[in-house]
Amino acid sequence: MDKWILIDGNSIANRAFYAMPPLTNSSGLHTNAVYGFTTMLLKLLEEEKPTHVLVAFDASKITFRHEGYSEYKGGRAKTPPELSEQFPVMKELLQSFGIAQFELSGYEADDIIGTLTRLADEQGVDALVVTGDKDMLQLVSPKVTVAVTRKGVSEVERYSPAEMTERYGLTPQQFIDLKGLMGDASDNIPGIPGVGEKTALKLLHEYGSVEGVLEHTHELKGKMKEKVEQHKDDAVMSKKLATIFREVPLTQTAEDIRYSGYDAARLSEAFRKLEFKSLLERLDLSGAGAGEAEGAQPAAELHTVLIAGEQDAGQLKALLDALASEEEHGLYIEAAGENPHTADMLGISAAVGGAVYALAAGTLEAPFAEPLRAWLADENKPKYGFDTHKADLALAWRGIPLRGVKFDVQLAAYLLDPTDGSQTLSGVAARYGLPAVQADEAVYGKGAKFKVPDEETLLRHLAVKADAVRRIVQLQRAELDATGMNKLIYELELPLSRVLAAMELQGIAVAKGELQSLGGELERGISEAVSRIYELAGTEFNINSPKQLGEILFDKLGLPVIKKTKTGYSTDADVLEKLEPYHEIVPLILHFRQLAKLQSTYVEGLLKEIRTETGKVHTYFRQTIAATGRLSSQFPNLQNIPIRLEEGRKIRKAFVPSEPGWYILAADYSQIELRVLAHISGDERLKEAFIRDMDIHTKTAMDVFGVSAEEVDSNMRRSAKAVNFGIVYGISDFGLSQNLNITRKEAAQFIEQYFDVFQGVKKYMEDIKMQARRDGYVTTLLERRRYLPDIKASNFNLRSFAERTAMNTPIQGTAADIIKLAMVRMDETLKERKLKSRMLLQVHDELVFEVPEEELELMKQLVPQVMESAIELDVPLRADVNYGVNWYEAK
DNA sequence: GACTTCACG
DNA sequence: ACGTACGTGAAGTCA
Repeated sequence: MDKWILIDGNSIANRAFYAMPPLTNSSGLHTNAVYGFTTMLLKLLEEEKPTHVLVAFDASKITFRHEGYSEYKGGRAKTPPELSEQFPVMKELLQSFGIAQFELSGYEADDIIGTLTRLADEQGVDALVVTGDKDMLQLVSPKVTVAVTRKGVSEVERYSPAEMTERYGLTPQQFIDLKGLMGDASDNIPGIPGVGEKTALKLLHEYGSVEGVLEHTHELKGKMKEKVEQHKDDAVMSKKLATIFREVPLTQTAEDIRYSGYDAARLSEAFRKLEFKSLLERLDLSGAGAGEAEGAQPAAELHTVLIAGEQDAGQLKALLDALASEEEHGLYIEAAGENPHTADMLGISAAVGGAVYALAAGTLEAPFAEPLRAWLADENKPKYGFDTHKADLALAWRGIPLRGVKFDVQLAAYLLDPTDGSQTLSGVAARYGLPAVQADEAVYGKGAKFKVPDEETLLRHLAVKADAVRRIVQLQRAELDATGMNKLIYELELPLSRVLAAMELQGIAVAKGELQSLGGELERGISEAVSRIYELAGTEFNINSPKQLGEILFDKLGLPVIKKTKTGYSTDADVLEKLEPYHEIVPLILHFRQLAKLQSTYVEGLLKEIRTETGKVHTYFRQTIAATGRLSSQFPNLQNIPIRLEEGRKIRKAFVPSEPGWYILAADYSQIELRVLAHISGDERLKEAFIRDMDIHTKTAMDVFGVSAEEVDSNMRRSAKAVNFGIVYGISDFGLSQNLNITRKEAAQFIEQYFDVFQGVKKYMEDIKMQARRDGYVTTLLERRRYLPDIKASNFNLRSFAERTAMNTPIQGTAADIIKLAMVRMDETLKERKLKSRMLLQVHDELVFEVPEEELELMKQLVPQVMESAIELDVPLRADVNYGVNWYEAK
C-alpha cells in the first residue's frame, strides 16, 4: 500500500528556524533550521514508513498570485540571511536522503503539494501533508491528512475530515472561506477588517461560504453589516488568494517521488559535515537505510548467476560468450581493505546481456577460470569498471593483469564533482537514482568489525554493483561530454591510472639499515631532550600531549598565552617560536617535537611499510581525493618525505635504487604554479619575467619595492616570496600578515603594491571570482571542474573561503593537469624507446625515477624535455634535473 | 573518532 | 566586525 508524504519545505524551514536556538557549526554556518528540519524528517520516515516522499519549495518571490494582487505577501519581513543560507544546505541534505524535491517558478510550495494531493485523491493513495501553515487544511480529504506543526517542529496536529469538523465545524472547502473572511496578516491578505476567527466561524456556520455571507448581508446588523458591505470585494479577492492552485503543470510523475530508504553511509557523511552529532548516533549504521529499501527495484529482479566453483564452469562460459558478443557491460572487482597492495580479493562480477554474473574470489585463480583471466588481460577487450586502479593492483599482486580499461565510474564521478567526498559506488548510484546499492559498511561492517558475509550475500551484493556500473557508465558518458571533459578522462586520467598502478607495483627500495641507524641517532637525541625537559619542568609529563604540555608552559611556568585552540591552549610551532625568549625549555620542546616526528612517522612508520619480500615500499597514489586534481599518496605517504630541514632530509638517504649500480634521478618543475598564473592571467610583467627566466621572487621584490636587482636584500626577497605564495593561495591581508609576522595593515599595503605592478594578476583574481559567482564553478586549463557552492554565501567565512578557492584551484589544478600529462607522455616515451629506467614517484611538481648507469645521460636530458613540452603555454616551462645514489643525493 | 600537530608541494 | 592563507596524510592523545 503506497503512502505519500508531502512536505512544505519553506514553511517547515521557517518554523524550525524560529523554534530552534541559534546553532552554528565550526565554520560559522548556521544550521538550526536544517537541524530542526532533519529531526522532523527522521521522525516522519521512522513512524510513517512512506513509499513516496516529496519536499516542495517556493521557487521564486513572484507567483501567479501577484498578477491579480501585487501586494500579496507584501510587508512580510525579508528572510534573514541566517535562514536563507540554510536552504542550499537543506537541499543538498535531501539529496543525501534520496528524497525528491520540486520547485517550479511562478508557483509556491502549497500549489505543488495541492496538485499532488489532487493526484492522491484521484488515485486513491494515502497522503500526509506536513506544513506549518493552517491554510493547507483546505486540502484535507478522506485520503489526505494534513499535519500542522505545533510549537517547534516535532509536534504536529493532524487533521482528517472528522477532526476538521470537530475543531472548526467546517469542511476543508470552507476553510478557504474562513481565510477569505478573516484574512491573513502574514500573507497580507486583507479579508474583512474587524472579522477574526470567532466572527468568521460564526458567519460560516450560518451562511456556509463567503458567497453565502455576501448574499445575506441584509440579515446582518450594525457595524458588522457596514464592514461586510464595504469590503465585499476584499472578501472575494481574499478567498481567491487563499485558494491553493491544484493544477500546477508538473512534468514529474508520482514515480519521481518514490523513496527507497536512505544510504546510511552517505547520510552520516553529510551529518558529520554539519556536525549533527546526536543525529549521527541516531542513524543506524549497522545495516539499515538503503538495504531496507522496499520501493526500490530489488536486486532479485536481476537475473543473477552465481559462480562459486568449478561446478559452475558452464555459467562462466556463458559469461564469456556474453562479453564476446556484446561490448556494453559493467565490471566490478571487490578488493577488501583500504590498501590495495594488501587487500583480500573477495570476488568479481559482471553485468552483461540480460544477466549479472558474480564469481567468488577463490574461483578467479582456479584453472577453469583461465578464459576469464585472459579476457581481463586482453588490451583489445574493453572494460567498464569502478575503481579499476585498485582492482588493477589487487589483481596484479595475484599475477593477473588488467588491461583495456575504457571507462571508470569512480574516476568519472570524481571528475564530475571532485569535492563529493568518497565516491563510493553506493553513493554514486544513489545520486543517479538507481536501484539501491547497499553501502559497503552495511554489508561488511567497518573497522575492527569488518566481516565478509556468507557467499550468497556477498555475491548478490557484487552482482548489484556490476549492474549499477553498467547503468551509470551511460549516464556519466553523457555528462562528461556535456561538461567538456572527454579529453580529460579518456586521454589523461584513464591512461594515467594505468601508469600509476605500474609505478605503485614497482615500488621504491628502502635501505632498512640506513633507516635503523638514523632511528638510533634520533633515539639518543630524543632521550636527551626528554630528560632535560623534565629537569627544567621540575616534573615528568607526556610531552606528546598538548594538554599536559600546555599546563606546564602556561599554568606552571606562567608563559604568556599566544593562541587558544578549541580545546585549550595552543602549543603549535608558531606559538612556541614566539615563546622562545621567555624560557629555555621552549627550544628544547621544539627540538623534541622535530625528532619525535621524524622517529614515529618517518623511521618507524616507514619501516612498518617495507615489504619483507622485496625490501620496497609500495605507495598508493590516489587519483580521486584532492579537490584540485592533484594526486595524493597513502600507505605510506611518499609525498611528504622531509626535505626542508637537514635533520629530516637525511631520511631521503634511505630511498635507493632497487638494482645495483643504478641511480635515483629527480626532476622538478621550476615555479610551475606562478608560470601557470602568468599564462592564465596574461599578465605582461609576469610573463616577461619567465620568458627571461629571471629569479621570480627577486624580480617581484624589484617591482614591488621599486628597486634594482642589486638593492634587493634577503628580507625583501623573503617578503616577495611570501607574497607570491599568497597570490597562488588566493591572497588575504590576514594570511600574509600571519606568514610574515607583520601587521595586517602592512600586509594589505604589500598586496596593494603588488597589484599595482601586476595589474593583469589583479584583473584575473577579480574575473575568476566573478566567473565563479556566475557559473558556480571554476575550471583548469584542461577543463577540470570544481564547484564552489559557497561563493554566494552570506556567511563571510564561507564566502571568503570559496573566493580563495576560486583563485587557487585553476592554478594548482592546471599545474596538476600538466604534470599528469607529462607522466603519461613519459610512460609512453620509456616504452617506445624500450628504456629500463622506471618512473617511481610523483610529488606534485617533481618526478622520481630509478635509472641504470647507461641511461643516465639520456634520462638527464629526456626527462626535463618531456616535462617541459607536456603542454605549450605563453611562458616556457622549466624542469631541473638531479641524480645520485639515493634520493638525498639527487639534489 | 575528534582534535592537534607537523611533514610535504 | 567577521577570523583564513591552497592542497594533502599520519601519528599521538584523550574521551
